[in-house]
Order: sequence, then C-alpha cells, then structure tokens
Amino acid sequence: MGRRRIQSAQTGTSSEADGQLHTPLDKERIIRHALEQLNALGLKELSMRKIADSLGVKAASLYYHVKDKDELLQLLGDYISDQLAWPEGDMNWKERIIGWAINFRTALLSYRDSVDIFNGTIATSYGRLRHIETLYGVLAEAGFQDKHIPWLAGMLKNYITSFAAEEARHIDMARSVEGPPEAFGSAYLAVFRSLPAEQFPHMIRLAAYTTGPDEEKEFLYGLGVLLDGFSAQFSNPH
Amino acid sequence: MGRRRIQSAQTGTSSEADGQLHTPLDKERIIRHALEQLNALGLKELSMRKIADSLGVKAASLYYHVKDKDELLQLLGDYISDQLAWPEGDMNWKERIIGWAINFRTALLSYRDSVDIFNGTIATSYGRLRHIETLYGVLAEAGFQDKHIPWLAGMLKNYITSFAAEEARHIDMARSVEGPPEAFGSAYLAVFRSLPAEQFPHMIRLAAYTTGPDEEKEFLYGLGVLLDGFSAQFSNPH
DNA sequence: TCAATTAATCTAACGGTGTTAGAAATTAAT
DNA sequence: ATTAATTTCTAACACCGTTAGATTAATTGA
Repeated sequence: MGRRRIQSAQTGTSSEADGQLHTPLDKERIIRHALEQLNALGLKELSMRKIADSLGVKAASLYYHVKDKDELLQLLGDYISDQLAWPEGDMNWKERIIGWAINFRTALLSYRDSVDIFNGTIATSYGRLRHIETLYGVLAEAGFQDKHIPWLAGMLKNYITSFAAEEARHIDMARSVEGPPEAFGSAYLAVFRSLPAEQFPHMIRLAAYTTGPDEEKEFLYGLGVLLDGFSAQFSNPH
Repeated sequence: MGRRRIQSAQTGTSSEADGQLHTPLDKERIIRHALEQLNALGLKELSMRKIADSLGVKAASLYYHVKDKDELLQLLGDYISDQLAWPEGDMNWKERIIGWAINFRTALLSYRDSVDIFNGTIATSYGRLRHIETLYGVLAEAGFQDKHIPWLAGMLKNYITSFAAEEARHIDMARSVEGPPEAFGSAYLAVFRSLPAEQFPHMIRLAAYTTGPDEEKEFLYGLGVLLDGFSAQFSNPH
C-alpha cells in the first residue's frame, strides 16, 4: 500500500528520525516541523519556505495541506494548548487554578513566541475551548458572580501569558547579552548602566530584583497576589 | 534659508496641513506619518514604503534619518509613552496608580497595535524610563518590600497592556463582524454559535458577559481586583 | 498489465517586503 | 560661482506569502 517517494539530500537539520524515506506530508508533520523551526528561529524569522525546506519540500506544497500561513499559526496555537491539561485530584478552586497555571506557563515556555501566536489567533479547537469552559466552571463553583467570571478568567489568562512573554524576553536577553553590541540584551544593559543616579534612584536600587533567580517562584508569587485580589471579591462584593 | 522642494501629486492621503510645500524629512515628521499609517493599516501592514509614500518620498530616503524599521518602531513606542503623564495633585498610592493606569490605557487605545510595539521594544527614552522610575517610587512610598516592587510594577504594566490589547481585539472584531465571512469577527461568532450546549454550558451561559458595554468600567474593576491583591501583601507578608 | 484517474508536489512567477550602494539632486558655505 | 555637504533617488538584492498550471507519483478500474 503506497511506497514512499525517495527524496534524499538537502533536507537540512530535520530531526525527523522515522527513517530514510520521506513520509508524505500531512498537517501533523507540517505542524511538528513548523514548531521545530519556530523554536530554532523565532516567529519573526519563521517562513513557509523555511518550514518547507525542513521537510525537504517546496513551499507551494504546503498549500495543498494548509490554506495559508494564518491557518498554520492557528493550528500551532491549537496544538500547543491541546498539550496542556488540568490537574487531577480533588482540590479547592485556588489549587486547581494554580495547577493549571503552572502547566500553562510550562507549555508557553516550551515554544518561542507562543504568546504572540496565542494572542494572534482565536480558540477554535475543541481542546482550547474546553480550557475556557473548565476555567469558567471552576470560577462558577468557587462562587463568583456570573457577570465577573469572563473578566476574571481573562485576567488570569493575561497574567499567565504576559508573565510568560516577559520571561521569554528575559531568556532572549540573557542569550544576547553575550552577543554582538547591537543585540537586544547589550542594548538594554547599555541603557541601564547609563542611568543618571540622581534621576533614577529607585531603578538603580532595585536593579538586582528585576530578574530573580527562580522565575517559577516569582510566577507563583504574582499569581497568589492576583488570587488574593479575587478572594477580596467575596468580602467586598460590588 | 532653504527653499523647500516642490513635489506634488501622488502623496496619497497625507493629513499634513502645513501647506503646499513639502517640509524636509526629519525624525519627528517620519514618526507622525508612521503613526498615522499605523492607525490606518495596523502593524502587520505597516511598511517603510507606505510610510514613505505618505510623505511623498521614496523608501530609501527614510534610512538617512533612521537606522532601520526596528529603530523606527522603538521611536514610535517612545513617542507614545512620552505623551502620557502621571496625574497631578496629592493622592494616595492607589489613586495615583489608578490615574496613571487610565492615562496609559487611553494612550494605548489611541494607536493600533501599540501594545505589540511596546512589547517588542525596550524602554530607552527618558520619558519611558521615568515612568518606570515613578512607578517604583510610588510603590516604595506605599510601603512594599524592595524585592517585590519590580514584580508588582510588572504585573501592573502587564495588566494594563494586556487589557488594552484585548480591548483592541474586541474593537477589531466588532469592525470585522460585519465584514466578509472569512474575517476574524465572523470566524469567532461562527465558532461560538456552533458550541454543543452539553459540553460548553458555562461559555454559553456567560456569553453575554464577555464584552461589556462599558470597557473602562471593567478596566477599573479589574485594576481594583489587582490592587486589592497588592493590599493583601500588607496583612499577609511573605 | 496497462490505461485512466486522482492525489501530491514542483516550477515559475507576481507583487510585496526591508535594506543597501551609489548616482543624482538639492542646499549651504566659501 | 565653485566647492562641499546634505539629502533624496534609482536600481538592485534577497527574501516573503501566495497562486496557476505543468509534472510527477500513487491509486483505481478494466
């Protein structure tokens, strides 16, 4: 049933380990290679041609399986969010949300610029929609008012995604601080070091705390602050 | 002192009202036209060539005044944030922060995709750095611990920017709901309407609350929730 | 087994992008 | 008026997303 086309050489650094023959294209394989290239290059440098190259194929071939680049990015967002799960076991609403948030952050950190992909697409996959549904359910069971639930859920999502985005920026920066002088990280350090002490006393004093050694701890700390704010809704309904 | 070059026609819809003659290029003028084009087209469609067109000039000319597109985006971010000010008068730390947040949100909503510009650049202008400095100062005076201040400031910034970004998405969506069936807004509605009621009861029940009629009120509500969380730091230090 | 059909990929091109080198034009200085 | 400096333009490069149509491979039917 169907021999595969042999099409060796110039495949680049594909990590595909499934043998010597090129399996035919399909959405799943395109997505996996796209994610691989995403992590290698970042979203700005990710192109259909490069994805195709990594598959040993020409760019036009991708369009047989995928409508356009936007649809592919949508699929990437779905794929990432489908990998993430709610924690099992019986726990209260705060614990459930914290467990979910940890998983969410981990998933976002696994793929470069995943936050931009998330913000540039909408939830259409079953899995991604189920996350929203479950979060709504948790907040409803916790006793929040209906009219507040979507906003609180949005705040949670935004906290997690923007924390992860900032964390990713720190990672990119750390990577490029050692790089050429025009790089992002060096530019930042240059700016920071040239602050006049009289006009920026707080920034200079607090510089040591802008990037902690344990970002997961800081993530949980901020999440705790946010959830404390949620709790205040009960004693101070509005 | 320097006649201006006359170069009529095909200038497009420039709003420049300063007369019949083309004033020479400089950073300020480039920035203003870039922002104009940004609001007309959005960040994805904003190109050096289109900015140049709106100035009645060729794209290459921009590079005499600006290193590259990244630097121009950096300038746009600086320009926007320099327009925003801290509130005057004596008020407590919460009131000051709320006043600042309102101004910040307003500035972000004034320019399409400004949040992406902010997240893609770093603070280098004096004005943008002063905002951070002042925010640190307010939090320090409020009595927060040094080691928490950068994180709390980051949470505030992230709340404001991601709220504004979401709000902008709502605006874009509302604009495109009336549009062609493949547009963003219609796609979203189509997904939402096809949710099976048994599996997504909460989303369906809460659909009415996902976009309130008064987003500023919702913005302040969420900000209040966040600041309540900040306050909890005092009764529950960690 | 061979022909016809379907499925998948390729070639080639279109109009667009950021960017650069170097020629041309304009403005300022002597 | 001539030179020098500043500013803009022309032309090109390499890349991008995308499409139409030719080409090849796999499948089906006889």
